[in-house]
Amino acid sequence: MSSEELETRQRILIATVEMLEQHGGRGVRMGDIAKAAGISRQAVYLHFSSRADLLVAATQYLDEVLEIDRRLAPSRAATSGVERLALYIDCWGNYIPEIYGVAKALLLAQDTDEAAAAAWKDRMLAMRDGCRAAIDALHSDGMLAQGWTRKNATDVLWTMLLVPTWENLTGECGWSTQQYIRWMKAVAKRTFVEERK
Amino acid sequence: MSSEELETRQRILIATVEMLEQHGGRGVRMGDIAKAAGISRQAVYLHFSSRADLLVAATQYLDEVLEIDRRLAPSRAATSGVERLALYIDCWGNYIPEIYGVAKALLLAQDTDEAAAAAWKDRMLAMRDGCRAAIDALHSDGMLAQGWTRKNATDVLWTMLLVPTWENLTGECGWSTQQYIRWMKAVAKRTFVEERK
DNA sequence: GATTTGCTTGACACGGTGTCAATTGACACT
DNA sequence: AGTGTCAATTGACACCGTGTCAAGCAAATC
Repeated sequence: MSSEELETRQRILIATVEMLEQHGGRGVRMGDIAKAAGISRQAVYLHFSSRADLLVAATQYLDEVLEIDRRLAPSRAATSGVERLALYIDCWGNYIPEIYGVAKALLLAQDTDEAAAAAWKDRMLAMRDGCRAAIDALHSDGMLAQGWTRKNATDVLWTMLLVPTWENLTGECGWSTQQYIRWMKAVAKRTFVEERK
Repeated sequence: MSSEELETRQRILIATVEMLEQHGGRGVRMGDIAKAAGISRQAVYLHFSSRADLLVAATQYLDEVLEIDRRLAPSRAATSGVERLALYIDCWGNYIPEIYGVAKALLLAQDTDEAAAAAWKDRMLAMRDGCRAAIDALHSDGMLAQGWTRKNATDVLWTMLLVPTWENLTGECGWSTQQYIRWMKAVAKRTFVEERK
C-alpha cells in the first residue's frame, strides 16, 4: 500500500491516520497502530512520547497533506463578505469529513490528556479566526445583520460550525456532506446577512 | 447534608449527581462516588451492575427530581408556534446547566459503553421530539420560514440545541446561561420564523 | 572490526473497572 | 437464646490499555 522506503516516523503517522479514519477515531490502540505500521508497539514510543503526542502529530501531518492553507485561499480572496462567508463554509464543510477520524480521537483524548486538550483547542481557535474574518468582512460591507455584535456573531458562527454539529447532522440526521454545506450556508446567510430589500 | 435514613441506593444516586456536578462529569471514579456516599466501593456494585448502569440511573433520577415534565408544560400550552419555540428554548436552556455534569459523564462513557450510548441517544431523541413539536406548531401556523421542510428544520433546531453547542458558547465563549437563552431564541426566530412584513 | 543507530522481545508497574469469597453485624421469627 | 437472612465490609484478584525498562540483535558507519 504505502511505499516501502519511508521513514518509520512517517509510516507510523500514515498508519495512525488510516486506522483512525477507518474506525471513526474510536477504539484504536497503540498496538493496533504499531501493527498497521508493521513495527512493534514499543517502537512507536521511540518516536512519540505518548498516545496524545502521536495524535497531535497526526493532525499536523494531516493538515500538511491536505494543504489546508491552499484550500482556504479562495475564501480569503473573496471580494465580498457574503462571498467570503459562503466560501469559508464550503471549505470547512469539505474539510471536516477528511479529518474526522483523527479529530474525534483527539477530541476523546481531551478528557484524559492535557496536551490533547490544548492541541484541540488550538485548532479550534484557528478555525475561529476564519469565522471572525468572515464576520468582519461582512461587517465591513455593512452587511452584518442588525442586532449582532461582531463578537457574538463570531461566537455563534464558530459554534455552529464545530465538529459535533456536523457529526449530529450527518450521523443522526443522515445528511450528506453536500447537504450539510448547502444548509449551513443557507442558515448562516439568513442568520448573519442583513437583508437589503 | 443529605438526611441520614435514606435507602443506600438513593444515597449512591445523590452522591453520584453531586460528584458529577461538582467535577463537570470528568474524572469521577466509582471509588470516589462510594466514598461520597459513605459506603465501600463494592457496595455500589450491589446496587448498580456497572458504571454505565449507575450513570444511566443517575440521569433518570435527576429527571425525576428536576421534574422535567412539569417544566415543559408551559411550552406545550403555548397558543402559537412562535411562542412554543421560544418557551421550549427557555425550558431546555435552563435545564442544560442543571444536568450538565451527569450528561457530560454519560457522553464520555459513550465511547466505551454501549448501554451509555443508547441511554444518551434515547434522551437526545426525546429532546428532538420537543424540537419537532415546536417546528410542527410553527408550520401549522403557516409561520415556518420559506425553504424549510419540517424534517430539515427539526434537524437543525435539534442540533443547535445540543449540549456541545451550549458547552462551547458558555465555556469557550464565556456566555452566561441567560445570554445563551436570549441569543438562541433570537437565532431560532430569525432562522425558522417567516417574516410577515 | 568496533561502535552506533533503530528496532525487537519480554517483562513489568500503574490505574480503573469489575468479580469473588469469606466475614460481620443488625434485625426478625420462633 | 438460636437460627436465618440481608446488606455491607474487607481484601484479593483478573483484565485492559498505557507507558517504562533492560537486554539483545542486525545493519550501517567510521
